[in-house]
Amino acid sequence: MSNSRFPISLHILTLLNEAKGGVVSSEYLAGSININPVLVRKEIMNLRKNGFVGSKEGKGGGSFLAKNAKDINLGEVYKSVRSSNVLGQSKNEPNPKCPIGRQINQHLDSLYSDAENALIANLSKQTLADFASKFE
Amino acid sequence: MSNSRFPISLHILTLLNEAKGGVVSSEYLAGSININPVLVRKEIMNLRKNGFVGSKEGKGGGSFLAKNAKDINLGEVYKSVRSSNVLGQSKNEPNPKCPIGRQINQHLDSLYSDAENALIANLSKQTLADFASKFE
DNA sequence: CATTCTGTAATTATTTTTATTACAGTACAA
DNA sequence: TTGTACTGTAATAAAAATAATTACAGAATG
Repeated sequence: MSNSRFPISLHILTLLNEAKGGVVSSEYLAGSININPVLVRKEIMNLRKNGFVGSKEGKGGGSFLAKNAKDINLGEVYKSVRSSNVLGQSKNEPNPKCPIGRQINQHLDSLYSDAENALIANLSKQTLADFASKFE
Repeated sequence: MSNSRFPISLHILTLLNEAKGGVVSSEYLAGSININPVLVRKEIMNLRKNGFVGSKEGKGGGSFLAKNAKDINLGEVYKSVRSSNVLGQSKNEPNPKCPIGRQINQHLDSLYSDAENALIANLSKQTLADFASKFE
């Protein structure tokens, strides 16, 4: 993952938190983040699927926090946007004739998985409320 | 970083370790990893700059481990290839007129940095020797 | 001095990520 | 009941990042 889904999601959540339960349009969110509104809506779709936010269609619509900020932990947010491993996917197909190449991916995967768990554990120490409090 | 510098470097180091101090050509390494030899040489350049490997030009040349595998810890290897933060760089330029956007990058950076330290600490628990022993 | 390597630059191809365009559908409100 | 302001979503295009390829000078060896 070298895209910016995690920072975008966190940015959205922080803005929604700021809105204190109020409804915010994707246009507005995109303006603050300075990215395309469609990307924001896609990210919101994911956040909604994971229960972090809700959204309302139609005029005056937009999205809002669906949980108390204290109940959204950053590790969960990370997991919701995580697509491949942080350390780079083992998408490579090493030479199966090489005794190392043949089995390296499985060892890399287990190494990555451990390391990523440490990262998630660290993120999980903070909630959205903790993060947002830094902006006061 | 969504490239595969870390897995490539680890693969190289593992193969060199297997060679027990012997010299291995970039062509051979590339063959096992199944990537372009030039990419291998670039990665070796970096590994060399960081003291992990040495290399020998000319006929019969190649590269070799410059340290005992027990003295190469994976956290150091990670740091040597790390270019931007694992969680996605704050390369975005949020709207400076927005009170959140204005300061989010600094908060994201500090969050990332903490989380990445946890990841590095985890990787640092293992040396190349530990990793390579899995292939026996 | 031919051969087999590394080192490195330059270019091209591929893949991934992001932006843009477009439009159907929903809700509100006059 | 109709215009307006949104979301949801697909399709496409643009941009950026990554990897492959080509090319060749220079080093070490036999």
